[in-house]
Amino acid sequence: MSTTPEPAPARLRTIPSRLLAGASIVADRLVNERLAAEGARKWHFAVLVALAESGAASQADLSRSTGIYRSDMVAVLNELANGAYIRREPDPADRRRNVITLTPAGRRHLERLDTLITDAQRELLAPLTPRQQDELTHLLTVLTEHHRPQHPRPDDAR
Amino acid sequence: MSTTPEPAPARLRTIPSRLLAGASIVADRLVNERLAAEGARKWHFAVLVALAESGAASQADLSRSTGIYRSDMVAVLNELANGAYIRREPDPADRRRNVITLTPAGRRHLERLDTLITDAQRELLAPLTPRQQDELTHLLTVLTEHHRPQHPRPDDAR
DNA sequence: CTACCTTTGTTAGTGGCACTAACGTTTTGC
DNA sequence: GCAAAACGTTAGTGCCACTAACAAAGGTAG
Repeated sequence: MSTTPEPAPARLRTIPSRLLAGASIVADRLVNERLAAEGARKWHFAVLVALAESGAASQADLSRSTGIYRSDMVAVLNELANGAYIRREPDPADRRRNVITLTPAGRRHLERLDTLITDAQRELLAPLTPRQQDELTHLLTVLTEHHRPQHPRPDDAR
Repeated sequence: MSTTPEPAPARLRTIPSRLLAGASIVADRLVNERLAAEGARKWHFAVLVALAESGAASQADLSRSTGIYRSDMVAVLNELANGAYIRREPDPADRRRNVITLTPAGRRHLERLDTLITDAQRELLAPLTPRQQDELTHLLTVLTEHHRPQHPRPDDAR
């Protein structure tokens, strides 16, 4: 008796939620492996992209556009500020808010991360044809758009 | 100035690894919502399925067939044993191992969980046509099969 | 038979992420 | 002017992926 490979039961292998979880783990691993070289995490990238694309924003704005919770945003911005990739200063026009600004160093950092992220996506999708890659992206978009919280709650949402 | 909806940057919305993460979160939420009614977690279901499909097995076997780490399996089996869904007894033929056996109560529990899981999959895939559902499953299968650890390491793997 | 390597179950611990709750402060809507 | 909402922040929970190490047992080679 050799070591039986002990394959996954067929019933388990075909469950969509399990397949999604598995694929997501693989994807995160590929992304994180690369980002580790820059000491970054995926949220860093998301915040930098949001800032580059829409300009200066409040923390709550960034929270909504990246999907990170307001409460978790604090730490992410602390880390980005430690690297001098962003500036965080009170908004004179609305003293509840901070204005988050991308610095030149932040823009360069974003370019590095962007390359790494793009590489990771390429490796992730390597087993699929370009046609299939587009199809997968499309299906996932439809899926997530459909299951989106429609009525944002008053305060502590997202 | 009303509350700007603050949409996600286009650059972020199209990144496959982000789409996968988002879809996986949605899927897990749908599954967990339902399993909560039975006080169960998704790992419970996976272990019960493996036992039902392949019969009694050691913890290491179950670990390999479900994808749960050996170290995490301990707690899962404790929980299942608390509900009397499984029996865990030393293997007389190999005194390192425990033989895990599905009880009649466990089989009934599995049937209940199976219904819940199936319902969750249905709701998850609702926005897709049957054709698209198959396509998504296929693409995810190709993806995860391709990115699978090929050479299982000696001891502390998986 | 003995020395070595592997497997097994287990404990402990880490780190990331999703998510909730509560707070003091400030702004907005009626 | 007052109540409701938004903002930044702190604290904490729970799940999960993953690592490290250990003792006990089994397999293998010489």
